[in-house]
Amino acid sequence: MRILVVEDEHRIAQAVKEGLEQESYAVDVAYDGEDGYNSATADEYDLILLDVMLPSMDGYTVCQKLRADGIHTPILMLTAKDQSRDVVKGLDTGADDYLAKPFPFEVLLARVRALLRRPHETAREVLQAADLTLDPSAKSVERGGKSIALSSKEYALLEYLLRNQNKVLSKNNIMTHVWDFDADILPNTVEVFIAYLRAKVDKPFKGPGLIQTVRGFGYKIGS
Amino acid sequence: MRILVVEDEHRIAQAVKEGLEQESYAVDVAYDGEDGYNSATADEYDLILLDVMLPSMDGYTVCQKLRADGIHTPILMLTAKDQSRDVVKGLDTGADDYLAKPFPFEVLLARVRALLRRPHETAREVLQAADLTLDPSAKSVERGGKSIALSSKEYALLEYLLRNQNKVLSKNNIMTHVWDFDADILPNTVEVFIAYLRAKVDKPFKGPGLIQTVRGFGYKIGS
DNA sequence: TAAAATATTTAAGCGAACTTTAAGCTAGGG
DNA sequence: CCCTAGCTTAAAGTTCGCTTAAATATTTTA
Repeated sequence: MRILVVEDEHRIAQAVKEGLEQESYAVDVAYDGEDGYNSATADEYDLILLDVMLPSMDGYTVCQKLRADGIHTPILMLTAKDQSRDVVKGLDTGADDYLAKPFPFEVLLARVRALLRRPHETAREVLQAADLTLDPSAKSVERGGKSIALSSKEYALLEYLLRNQNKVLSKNNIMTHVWDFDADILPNTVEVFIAYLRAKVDKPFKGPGLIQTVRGFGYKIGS
Repeated sequence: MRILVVEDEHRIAQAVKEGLEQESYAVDVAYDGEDGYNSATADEYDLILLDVMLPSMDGYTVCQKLRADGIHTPILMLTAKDQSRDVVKGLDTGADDYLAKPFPFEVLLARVRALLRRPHETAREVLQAADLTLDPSAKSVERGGKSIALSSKEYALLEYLLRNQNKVLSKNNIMTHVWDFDADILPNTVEVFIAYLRAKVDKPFKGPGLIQTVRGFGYKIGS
């Protein structure tokens, strides 16, 4: 198994490299974002450890660009602080997991094993309903060939609806899945975001909208 | 899969419980360490979510005692902050993974799945009587291929009848099961809703209706 | 770093859909 | 043929979801 470590602090990079090599992984190191991106595109890795704070190109950008290139190698992001916002941002850009520094090496190993154990998709996944498509790796949405710009919450909501096509999702269900589990919002917030989504996804197009209200139960996308 | 959540903040415990239940895990909650320990030893769980900060016995101690008892159920520890020391301590006492609060619900789900090593899938259940079908996840009802639109009470009533096929359900029984426990309604309300249902589910179709009155006792669906 | 632009969340009002009640009517069983 | 359980109808009451707008956060730009 071949692992790429993108980390600018040499001391850490070295320690991680040695530790992983002791577990008989093959490890390459890149010391800045640009370099990391190039290595990741040039070679085929089974896993990428990606620091967020990097010279020349930050981790989020590297991740985003790799996913946009159709590279689906599992990415484990290393964040300096464990701030929920950073985590969300990391996962939004396509990372598979994250780990807050500093971490015990055993934890890193556990995460690495978990990600490598996981069978990962090679095919590009695209969610679709009628003529609406959503590409999770590119975070892009199109309808009838026209690209649609969504905010991150709007996007998250649409993705959740699409991943549960034909299922009716209650506002509560949506609240716990699309917002942080302890987010303190009202059901009305969901209604408002549904309205925003409809304005962008349904209104500008002919025919009955794709996003359906199921009164008393919630919302549904699909037939 | 049965999961035990040990967490003293009720709001969080509730949110986690509901979220996991929506993924069709069976979830029990304990609100302090002592309680959590007792539940964990009394029942067989497939996974334990264990908060560190707990009244009466902290998470480390619970974990340690469980391991000492020879209970090897995977434990996912929830720490308030991502302090390396806490994490090490947690893993030292026998936890399998940890997660720093607050976290997006999807991250919790990912960890839970990883620990249970279970690909996520939900089998679709469909209730049926003659040519009438009801799909709980889509909240949809069809008869003879034709879709039928029901209000939420109508739907709840039909679902209850279908889940108790061939059983006669008294108006009182229906009142307590379909309406809120403390709802203050008259038996006549049930009659009215039975009529609404019949108008949508039976009248437009040939033959004797599926919803039968059992005079003096109640209603029944099925043969 | 302040200002401006965006994004998110809350709040209130309205109209439509749904629920419940009440009263008179129908019909089954003795 | 009477009595009562069940049915029907329509009006009153309630809830739900949509909209709009204003209040907060957050991110970007200058």
